[in-house]
Parts: sequence; structure tokens; C-alpha cells
Amino acid sequence: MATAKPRPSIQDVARLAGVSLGTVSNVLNNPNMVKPATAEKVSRAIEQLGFVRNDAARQLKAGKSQTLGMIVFDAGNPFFAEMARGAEDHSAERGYSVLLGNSDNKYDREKKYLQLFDEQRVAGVLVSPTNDIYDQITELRSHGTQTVVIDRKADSDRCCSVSVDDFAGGKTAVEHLLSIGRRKIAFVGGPITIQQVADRLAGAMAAVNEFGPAATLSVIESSAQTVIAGRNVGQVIAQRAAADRPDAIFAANDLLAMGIVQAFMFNNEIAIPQDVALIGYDDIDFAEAAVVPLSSIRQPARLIGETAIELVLSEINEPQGHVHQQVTYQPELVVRASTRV
Amino acid sequence: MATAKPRPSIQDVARLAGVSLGTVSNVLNNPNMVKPATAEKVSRAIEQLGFVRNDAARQLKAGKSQTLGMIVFDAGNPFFAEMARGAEDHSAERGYSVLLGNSDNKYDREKKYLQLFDEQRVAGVLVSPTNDIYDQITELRSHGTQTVVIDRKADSDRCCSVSVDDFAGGKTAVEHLLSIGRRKIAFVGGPITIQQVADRLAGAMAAVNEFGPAATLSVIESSAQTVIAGRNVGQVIAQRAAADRPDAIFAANDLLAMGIVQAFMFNNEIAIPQDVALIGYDDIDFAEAAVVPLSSIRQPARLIGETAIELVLSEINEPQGHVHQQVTYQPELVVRASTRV
DNA sequence: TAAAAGATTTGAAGCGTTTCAATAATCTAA
DNA sequence: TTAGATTATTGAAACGCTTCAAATCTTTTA
Repeated sequence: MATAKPRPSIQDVARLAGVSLGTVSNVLNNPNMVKPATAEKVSRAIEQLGFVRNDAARQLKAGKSQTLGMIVFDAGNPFFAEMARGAEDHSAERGYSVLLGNSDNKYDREKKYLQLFDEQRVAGVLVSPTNDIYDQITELRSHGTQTVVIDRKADSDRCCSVSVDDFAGGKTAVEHLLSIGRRKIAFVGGPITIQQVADRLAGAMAAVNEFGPAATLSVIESSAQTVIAGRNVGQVIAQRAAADRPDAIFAANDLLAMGIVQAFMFNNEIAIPQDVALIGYDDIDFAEAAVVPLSSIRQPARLIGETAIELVLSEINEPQGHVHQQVTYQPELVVRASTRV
Repeated sequence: MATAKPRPSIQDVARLAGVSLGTVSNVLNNPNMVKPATAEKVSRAIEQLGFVRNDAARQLKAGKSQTLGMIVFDAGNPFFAEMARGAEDHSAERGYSVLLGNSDNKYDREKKYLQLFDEQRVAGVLVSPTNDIYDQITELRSHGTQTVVIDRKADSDRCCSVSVDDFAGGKTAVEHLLSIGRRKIAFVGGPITIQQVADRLAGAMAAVNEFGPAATLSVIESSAQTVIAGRNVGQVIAQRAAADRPDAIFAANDLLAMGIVQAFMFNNEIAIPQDVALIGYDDIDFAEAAVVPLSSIRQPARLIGETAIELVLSEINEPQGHVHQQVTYQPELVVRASTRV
């Protein structure tokens, strides 16, 4: 293999163009300050040498990078993937790039990414935090790294957050199940320690309580929010005697719901929605294409990502005039075959 | 808001610990070279000041970063998401982080990311390239940035690649359709300019040709490889007179296939697999949960990502002993209800 | 036509690390 | 006990860029 020739530096460009180093830098950063003829010479030299600016040096001088960090529970979940995509596109348009990390809802991973971002001196961080991470975030903020909490309302008004009203979403979901005549509702989701799950459950509870004693809500905690976890829960439910089964299930996300669908199909004994109605959460694209098209609670995933970028960049660029905002979007009920009786 | 205190530098730590700057650096990078007592003092100072190493400075000195770049067609496609996840996890274990970019199969976006990666002086790049990008890659390699082509066989033996045999996959898919008695096969995919699509189509052709004149293959080019694009194609097919419809469809990926399923369901007139059998490609998790569980051609997404990381890191770390490899995995037929007659 | 004003260009300083030759401290063996 | 070997520590010199006060050209203006 060819030995890699060392990268040309701004010095090399300056030498070839017959100008000073400062001028080359100006061509790159303040083109309007340099005479067109000179700029032309410099550009030619850059072209000829194949010069590419070294971002590390630039950052070192600037003390800040043009990179943002983003931590989500699970980028494999289409909801988060869409959110990340929104953030990525939106920030790319503004000259920033995004470093994406999966926390798997684990404190250690979250902490590791935060450390990484800190070493990189990212300009800002978007994070859907686990409960225990607030100290780290505070620490980060005290260093001047702006942080926006996503998919969850910030505990304090000392930072921005972009979220969707999970309580309302949970309530809406269960009210819908009640409205189609179901009374033995089961909530499937977990771990309950996840704030979003807890809020959706609280909303579900509220709906049942308001309805009165004729309705009941049982809680089945899942180990995770994945298709596999959903399948496991579904199998457990399917093994119960028919009389012991709920007549409706509210799953805390669509992945779980899809797993439940699979388990019921496999057993081939429980019909959706006749025997058990089912509603998910997130309204991912695949919900519509499921064996039984899934009712769901839609969240504006892309918009969340975009809004979070807006907020973090506004905070980065106008630190003094910035006022922290807690943006909350309202979720929306989408009815499909899985609850259409 | 609190004014951000400036970050402590290695100098500050050295001063507080009463040692020289070089010693602090050694504690960080060659801990076995420093006396335990000294290391202890330094660690305490680091702790006390909340010192975090500035990666830009480190990179500047090293001339290389611990970051890898990865460019995929579409990170929203679960197949690529899984591949990216594999790459991310695998490289994290080895101390590298991954910067992920979506090219949307667009030359401009691809080029932009390559430029970004180049400025960041990433140690290596994983890219599923469009046709026109080879010059850029060659350029990058000449600068010493190692590159591995993913999900596609490299055109030359001058770089590594990790791919799956798309020709074999296409052939397998259509042979399966022929084996269940279908003769009027349609291939749906696009743009055809995507190498992977072209190869799968070529495999499909080969299967039909080998079978003989009793079987025919028509090609319906889609605008993209998404659920929406699939739905559009499905509607077009549904509008044809029943006699003009194919009796089996091979979709170039599962997203397209799921869109086709949706369109057929909506029209409620075409039964899968009775009227039209359907097979997809990739075997994404959602294929199993589709309205009609989808037959598909499984690709080892995660393994591709992991292998690519292995290769690029081996090339980075042993540039001289490295031999370029073209790793090709074989795809696998997965039969489900959509082709079970 | 000369001085003042404005537009360009220059080059040294410094960002926070790592590296490495030189120096200092400590240990080993005779 | 001491020379010689070994182990720790030091601090100056980059890395490649941006910044900014100073120097040098060009215009304007009187």
C-alpha cells in the first residue's frame, strides 16, 4: 500500500499560494475580507494540494465544537430512530453534526456517553435521561455544555425539555378502550421505573378511576419495551384461562404491542380485537402494517427532534437572552383494526 | 444563569497536585509508569477540579481521532439500523465511537459526510456507497483514512468490503416462488441504479431463465425502498385487471413488501398468498409481525456491522500487515405465510 | 499631490495535549 | 558505601488552526 503522505496544512497552502498563513485562514473563514485575486490564488492552492481543514485544531482554538451529542433509550425503536433523524437533519442544515448514542436505559452507558461528549467538548447535548442522571447533567451544564431533555419533562426549570404528555396519552388510550365497551383492562409496559411508562400508567389509572368501579386495571410489567418482551408477555396471557384474561390491553409502546400480536397469532386462539382489544403507543410506521393493524397513540417524533435542536442551538448561540422552555406536545389517538369492534 | 467557569486544563491539575504537566499526562496515558503515591495525588486533583480531557487537543497531537465514520443509505430502515447498531457496539468495546450519517442514496449527502469525516480526521470510514463515490473514497484512502465498503462488494481489491451475495439472494427468492407453482413473477424495487437492487434483480432473472419459458419476470421500478413507495406500487398493481396481475411478487426489501401488503389489504380484493404470493428481503423484525407474516431473505445485519468494524480496525492498527478482504455472507430464505400456499 | 482613511495582509501568540530527551530519585549489587 | 543500573519526573517542543495588533497597500479627499 502507498505510504500515506502527510496532510497539507494551512502553512503549506500559504507557501504555495505565496501569501501568509493568516490570509489562508481568512479565505476560509472571512472570505469577504480578502481581495478576490488573492482568494483565487489561495483557492487554487487548496485545490492543488487537496487541503482539508483539520477540525481538531479549529476546535482546540475555539474551545467548542460544531458537534452535538444525543442519547436515546434505543435507536432501534423506530420512534427514537425517527426522532434522531429529525434532530440530525435539522442540525445538519445549521452546520452541526450529531453523535448518537444508545443508552439502553442503562445508567452506565448513559454516563459513558456523557463522558465521551464531554471530552469532545460538544456544544450541546440532547438526552432522554434515566432517573439517576440528573447530577451528571447538572455537572455538564456547569461546564457550559447546554443540555435539552427530550421525550420527558425536565424535573426543574433550569433546562429546556421537549416532551409529549404521557399522562394524557395513557388516559386517552384507556378511555378509548372503555368507550368500545371493554372493562377488564391490562396495562403492559416496563420497567415501571421509566418515567414515560409510569406516566402512561398513571394516565391509564386515572381513566379507569374516573370511569368508576365497573372497570379494572391490572398491570403486567415487562422486562423491556421490545417485540421480544411483548411476545413473552403475550404468551403468559395466552396461557391463562380465558376467563382470567383481560378484554383489552394497553401496551406502553408499539413494539410491545406487536409482540403481543405475534404471541396471540401463534396460539391462534385469541382473536384481536374480538377477544382482546389492543392499543399501542408511538404509532410507528409498522403499526399500520401489523397482522392486525394497530391502534396507537401518535407522538410527533420528528418534531420532537427538530424542536430539541432549535432549543439547544438557541441556548448555545444566545446564552444570555435564553429562557428555558418546557415544550409539551399533545399525543393523538389513532384507531385501527385492533380496537375496532 | 451561572457564567461557565473555564475548563481546568492538565496544567491546572499539575499545579494543584504539585507535579509537572508531563506526569499528569502519564497518569492518564501510562499509569504503570508513575509511582502509586504520585498517581494518587494526581487523581485527587483531577477529581477535585472536575478535569475532563480535551479530546481536540489530543487528536491534534495524535493526528488521528478515535472516531469512525459510517454512511448508510437509510438509518430508518431497520436493516441498516441493526447494522449500525452492530458497528456501534462493536467499536465502543474497542474504544472508538461512530459518527453516523444517512446518505439517502444521494451523492451530495454522501459527499458532504465524507468531507465532514475528513475534517474530523476520523480513523476510518464504513460506507455503503452510491456508484459515483469511488473517487472520493480513493482520495480519502490516499490521505490515510481507511475505508471499508459495506453491504456491497468493493469494485476493486484495493479495499475491504463486507457484503451479502445479492445475486444468490435474488435467485433464492425467485426459485422459492417458482417452487410453489408461481409463474408470472414481478420484481419490485428501485431505483435500479442501486447496485444491491440490480444484483437482486439479476439473480431473479437468472432463476427465471433457468426455469425456462414457462415463467416470466416483469420489473416494476419503485421510486424508493420505503413503505410508502411500496404502497404506491401495490395500488398500481391492484388497479390492474386481475388477469394482468402477477401471481407472485419479489420485493427488493421488506419495507416495500410491507407497503404492498398494506395496499392489497386496503383494496381488500387481492389475497396474499392465494392471489399473489409475496416475498421481501432483509428479514427485518417487523416482517414477522406483518398483516400477512412475510417470507423474506435474511441478511446478517448485525454481523455485517461487526465484521466491518473488525476489518477497518485491523487496517488502522496494522496498516503494513493488512491484506484486503472481500467478505461475502450468504443470505438465507425464511418462509412465512406470505408464500405458504 | 500629500495626507488621512480605509482595505488588505502579515505573523506571532496560544489553545491543551502528547512526546521525548534530559534530569533526578531510587534501588541493586559488589 | 558507592558506582551503575533502573525507575520517575520534568518541561520544552510540536500539532494546525484562529485571532488580533501591527504593518502595508489603496483609495479618497482637500
